[in-house]
Amino acid sequence: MSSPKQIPALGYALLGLLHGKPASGYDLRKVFSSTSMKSYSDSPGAIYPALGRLQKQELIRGTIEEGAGMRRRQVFRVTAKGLAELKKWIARPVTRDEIVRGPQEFILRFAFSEMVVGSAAAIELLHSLEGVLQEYVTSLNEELKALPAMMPASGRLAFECGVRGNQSLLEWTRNALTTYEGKKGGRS
Amino acid sequence: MSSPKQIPALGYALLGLLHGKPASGYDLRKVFSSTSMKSYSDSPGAIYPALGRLQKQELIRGTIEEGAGMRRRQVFRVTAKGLAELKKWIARPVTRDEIVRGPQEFILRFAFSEMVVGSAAAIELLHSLEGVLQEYVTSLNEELKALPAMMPASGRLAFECGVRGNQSLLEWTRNALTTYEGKKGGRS
DNA sequence: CGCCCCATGTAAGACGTTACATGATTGA
DNA sequence: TCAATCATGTAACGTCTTACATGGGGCG
Repeated sequence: MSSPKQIPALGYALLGLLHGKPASGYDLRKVFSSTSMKSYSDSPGAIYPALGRLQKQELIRGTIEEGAGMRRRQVFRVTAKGLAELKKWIARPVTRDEIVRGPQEFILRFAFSEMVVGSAAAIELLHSLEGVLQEYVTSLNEELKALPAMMPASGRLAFECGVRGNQSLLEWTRNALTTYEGKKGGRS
Repeated sequence: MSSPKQIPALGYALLGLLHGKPASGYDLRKVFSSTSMKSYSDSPGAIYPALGRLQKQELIRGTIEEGAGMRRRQVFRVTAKGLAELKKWIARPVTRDEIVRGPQEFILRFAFSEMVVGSAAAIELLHSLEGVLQEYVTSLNEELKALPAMMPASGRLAFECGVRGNQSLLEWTRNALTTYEGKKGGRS
């Protein structure tokens, strides 16, 4: 029914995984609990309602599989509408706010990007991130210099930790770009 | 009244800031919106209820200041009970789960550590983090090697991003330790 | 036969977001 | 006097967490 709502990160994670391979709620839970996507919840109280919402918005469709000697399970697939939504989310330019909140959502977008929007768009995403990070790191460094000298060492170090983390992310971005641009190709 | 509940990160952030300096809800909002603690919410709908909860748990106490030519404002102070709770939170050892979820909460703990529990305990905190990170980075590297070769490049790069981020955090930790241990001192 | 894993869900409660509401004071 | 800022809150809504509930199937 109603589609133009904003979807939480978990919803996009599910959408992206289902785009890779149709799966049941239980399968998806296992992905979250067993692989390194542990920052997302693997609890049934999060997954099943989220799948229900996506289905109500017609972004995925579930079909119940039931055979002799098989347990009943519902397998979800991404619809055309869902794929469009996923593409929109992945390809949108990186904003500063997105990075300030933490890189997790960006990482998720990028992880899916090649499969969903192709490597050209993935490279664009990286360029977008690079631009945002350059400015952000610069302004963080300025803030750092402006920090009061009387501040406790742990406060200053904590701030530095944030700066370094973003610097390291920027290096990763550039490294990823050279990796990628070395071997062009893939689909658009 | 009821104290042995678990406090969300925002609550500890408020507790830590108030320990540094008594302040009103509005002051605290400004800290979140103007400084680099932007990962925490600066919305009144988050701050004021959070302050209310802390006060109900007797971790802070608010006194209304009202003078001629002054706006009415309520200034909060950390109580003895609140300080104890803050210390407990800061000094507790780092767990792997805490790091998997992201370093933000640890950074917050560490930022306050020197002022609240002294530099000796701050150093202990860093050692605790170092241990956890060593193991975690090692296991991430093993996972990385075990990743299927047919994986799309963006997926592998996304994973590498996580590894690098934690490696960079580990370097920061060691750097912070040498910085700290160079100039001992501070209280307890 | 009993236990554990598969597989799905629901219910209660806590928390944050967004938006709205109120009123006093400062400055143009 | 009108707008912006100070300062405090409330209400509705959505989402996540934790815990509970249910049943079939494989295995010892």
